[in-house]
Amino acid sequence: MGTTSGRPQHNAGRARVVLGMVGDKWSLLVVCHLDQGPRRFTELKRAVDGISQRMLTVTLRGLERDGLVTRTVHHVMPPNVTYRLTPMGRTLYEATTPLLRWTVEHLPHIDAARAAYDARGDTSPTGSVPSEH
Amino acid sequence: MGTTSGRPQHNAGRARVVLGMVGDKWSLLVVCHLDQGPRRFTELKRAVDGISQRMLTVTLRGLERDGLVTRTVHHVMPPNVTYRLTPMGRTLYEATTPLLRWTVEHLPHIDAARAAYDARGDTSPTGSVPSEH
DNA sequence: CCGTATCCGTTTTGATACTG
DNA sequence: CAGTATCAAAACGGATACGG
Repeated sequence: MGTTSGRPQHNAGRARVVLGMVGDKWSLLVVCHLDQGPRRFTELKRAVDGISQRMLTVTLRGLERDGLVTRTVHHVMPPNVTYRLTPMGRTLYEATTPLLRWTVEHLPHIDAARAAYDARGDTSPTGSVPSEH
Repeated sequence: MGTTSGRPQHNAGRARVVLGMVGDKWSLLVVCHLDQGPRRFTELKRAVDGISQRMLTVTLRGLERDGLVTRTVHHVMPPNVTYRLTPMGRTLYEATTPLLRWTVEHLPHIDAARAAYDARGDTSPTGSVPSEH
C-alpha cells in the first residue's frame, strides 16, 4: 500500500536528521543562494530578504559545522569573508530539487485546499458515517 | 556555477512554502507513517514515538488543511477516526525520497564534519589567508 | 477513543549596541 | 565588512484536565 520503499521507522529517523539540518527557517534559503556561486556575508544578508545579521551568522555556522559550506577569510581591511557550498552541500541541494519542483506544481492545489478548509470552518458536525452497521 | 536550474529567488520562495508545510517537528514523520496505509489516531500516537496527543492533533489538522491528509469519522461508540494520505500527500512524500536517500548516504560524512568542527573549536585565530597580496 | 482548552517552560528569533 | 553580546519578544511544544 505504501508507495515508498523501506520501513517507516527508518525513514522517520532519516526525516529527523534532514529536518535537523535544513528544517529550520533559514538554512535551505541560504543554501539556495549559495548554489548560485560563492557569496560574501553582506551579499547573502541582502539576498536572503528578511534575515537578521545574527540569524545569518548562526545559520552559516551550522551549515559550516555540518560540512555543507566553507568559510574563507581574507585578512584585509576591511575584512572579506566568502562562503561557498562544498560538494556535499551541492548534492544536498540537488536532493531537494524534487521537493522544490513539487511545490511549484502543487501550490495552486494547496492554496485551494486551504481556502476550502477555512471556508467550511463552521459548526457542521463531522465528516462521514461510512459502513457502520 | 550553480548546479540547479532557476533563479534563487524563485527557489527560495518554494523553499519557504515547503518548509511551512512539512518543515516542522512532526509533519513529515506523520506523513511517513501514513504512507504505509490508513491509520487511526491512536495507532499514529503509538507509531510516531514521542509525539504528544496535542501535537498529533495539531499536526494532523495542518496536513488536512493543506489537502495532504483526509480524516474520516465513524460515529460509533467509542469513536473511530481514520487518517489517510491523499494522492497529493503521496506525491509529496515521494518528492522527499531523494532527500531521505541523501541523508542515509551522507550521514557518516556529516557526523565526521561535526566532530572535526567541534574538535578544532579552539582559540586558533582564523580559517585561512589565501591569495591576499 | 478522540479530541479541545489551558497553562507554562523551553527554544527560537529579532533588535540593538558594540568590536576588530 | 563581518561579526559578537545581550536582552526581550514570540513561537513552539509538552503536561494536564476535561468533554463528546
